Amino acid sequence: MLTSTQVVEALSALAQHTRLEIYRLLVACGPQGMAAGQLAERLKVSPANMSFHFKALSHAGLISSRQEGRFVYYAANFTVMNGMLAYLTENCCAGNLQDCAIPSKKC
Amino acid sequence: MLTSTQVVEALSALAQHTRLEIYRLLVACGPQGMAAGQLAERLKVSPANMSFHFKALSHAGLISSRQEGRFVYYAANFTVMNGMLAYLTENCCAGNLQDCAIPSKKC
DNA sequence: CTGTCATTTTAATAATTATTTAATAATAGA
DNA sequence: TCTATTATTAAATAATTATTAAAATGACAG
Repeated sequence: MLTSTQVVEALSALAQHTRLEIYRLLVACGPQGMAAGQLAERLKVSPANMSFHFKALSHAGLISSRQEGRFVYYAANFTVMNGMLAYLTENCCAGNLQDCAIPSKKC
Repeated sequence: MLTSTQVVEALSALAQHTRLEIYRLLVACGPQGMAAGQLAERLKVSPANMSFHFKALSHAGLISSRQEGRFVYYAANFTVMNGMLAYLTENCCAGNLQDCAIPSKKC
């Protein structure tokens, strides 16, 4: 179960064009991930700027990295994303986010 | 289907403590929503600051408002949230976000 | 070791965002 | 109409964030 702060951090990490594209590419790549430089070339972003964004995504727990030779491979980390989705959808019709007719008593 | 820009805007709207709490409270309230002042009191945030945050959430399409007498009621809008979740989870095992063993050919 | 490639870090700048206070708008009731 | 209530807007400030260029680190091949 994620804390509110962890969820805000994950959302902040994804709330930026370049980082959202990085994450989506890594999701599509699966566990093997992709090398930093390859991602940079693919997204036409400078390596320095990519590092900055990798850091934000890593710190939020959304991606992880492994060194392989001279390359650093990044891969999507699904647990934080799943926790984030759970946090956003809970409290509404058992997590089914839709215009439900059973409002809680909290209001 | 949401554009990348719409998704970034929705994520940005939720990537802030007060707004995340506003949204979650409204999700729990269902379609009837809650009055602006009631939300402000509940979250211990000044009305002016709340208006600022309501605007961000509204502009992202995450909430909508209706006037009722002197009160303005806000309610969660589920379509943008659902579009956002779809955008985040697509490209991975038919939208099932998990550590899947079938990486796409994109890498 | 030395040089090269891949990536990260640092420093500087530009741009965006959150919060507060004060002022304004809209509605309802005396 | 006058006043109180509810909410929004505007202006000012403080804080955070993204980008660029330059320098530094780390890994490997020769």
